[in-house]
Amino acid sequence: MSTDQTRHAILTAAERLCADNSFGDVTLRDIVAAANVNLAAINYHFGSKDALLAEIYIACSIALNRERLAALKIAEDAGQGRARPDEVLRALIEPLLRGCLDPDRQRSASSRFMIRASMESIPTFRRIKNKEVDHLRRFAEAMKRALPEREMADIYWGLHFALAMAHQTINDVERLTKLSDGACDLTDVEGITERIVATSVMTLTGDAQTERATAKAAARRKS
Amino acid sequence: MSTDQTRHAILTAAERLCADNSFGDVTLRDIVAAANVNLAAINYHFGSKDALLAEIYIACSIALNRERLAALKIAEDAGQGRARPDEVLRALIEPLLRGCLDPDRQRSASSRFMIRASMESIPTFRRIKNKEVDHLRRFAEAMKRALPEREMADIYWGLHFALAMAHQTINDVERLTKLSDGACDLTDVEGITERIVATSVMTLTGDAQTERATAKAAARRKS
DNA sequence: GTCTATAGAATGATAGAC
DNA sequence: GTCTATCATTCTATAGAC
Repeated sequence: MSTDQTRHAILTAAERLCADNSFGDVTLRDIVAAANVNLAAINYHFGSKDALLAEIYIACSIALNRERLAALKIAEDAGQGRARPDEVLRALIEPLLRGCLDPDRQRSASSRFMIRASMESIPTFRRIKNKEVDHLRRFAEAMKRALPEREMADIYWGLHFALAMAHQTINDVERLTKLSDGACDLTDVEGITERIVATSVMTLTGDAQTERATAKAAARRKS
Repeated sequence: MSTDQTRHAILTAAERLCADNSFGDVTLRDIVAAANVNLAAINYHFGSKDALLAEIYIACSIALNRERLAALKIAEDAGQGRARPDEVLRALIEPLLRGCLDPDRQRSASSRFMIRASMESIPTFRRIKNKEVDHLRRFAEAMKRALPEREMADIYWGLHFALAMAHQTINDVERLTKLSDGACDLTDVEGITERIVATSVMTLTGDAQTERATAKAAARRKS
């Protein structure tokens, strides 16, 4: 088995195992068993368990960001540098939703690894996660170009809520399926995406409406 | 030190430690050090680490559910058994938001423990988590009474999204603060609650509107 | 009930032969 | 580069003195 084969086998096995279990629960012995390589190979090729996880995280992160930015670029090019709000949102949330929920899951392990990584707080990842903020900022800027009259804080909240809905839908697949007794179809990626996009667009564009609702709710609350 | 004192010290210390660290990272030695009790005391009083965590989880869960249902009851009583949609949502999401984000955090550890527990997937917790579905169902029923014309699937999605936004806002406090450079005030519990409630109410009540937006977005997408 | 002491198992990492 | 063998550590859990 060549060097690259061993490296690749380890990366693939670790990615898949960590997509389904918490990082702490996945041991080096689990990984080498799944990859069919020797225990010492991990430390030889990657140095440590954390370094291995970091390499996977970076690879998945780059792939996800590339996919998102490609979709954003298409939307911006189509609008002469000014994408529609719904297209900005779709570019942000659809890749992960498709990767995690699409039945013919091609990028499944990679996407679920990212979801898992967003929950675990490994010190090694903190530095990498700061890059994620820069990535999000590009979507905030695109949304600001789409909605120039909107304040940045509202745009940040809108993007954050869209991500939150996508993210938690992936995490709570089981609960939502059980709660709705199957009425909510968690395999309908297109439908879910449009539901989240529609909600987010309403919040982002319905300025007067939202503010009125917010104010009214606050007023009611005090009474 | 009396029995109850030791038990209570362990529960408090474990709750606080697990609110800030993943369950796997919190060791029995960490807990006894924080509680100032002996290592063997945990197994004597609780039987095992998992049993201790389960007891904390159940206690926190009961407290949270009680708080939510009390708010729901007030809203339903005020409306002769039919609460307003925004009040149903507020009863659902405000307790956790306040517990986790309010500066004068009284129930902070308990609330953050619940957030943490919702991410960790300990086998022992699966049985308990099924109870959570029953709890959510009561809010779905209350929302159905508030919006009888709405289909149950839409109601489930609406409650799920509201919870998702609240939940992820708590989890992503750091990222959102950094992204917005302080423009999003993560200590303003009332403002955050109203933002989430307004968004969820729009999605839940703007039936024709939402459907039009969803259809339009889908149509645009295909073109 | 509380303590000390330790059993028993699992982990990440490495040294050294091939 | 790959393997075996093993180190050093850490953990939960428990037995038994007090």
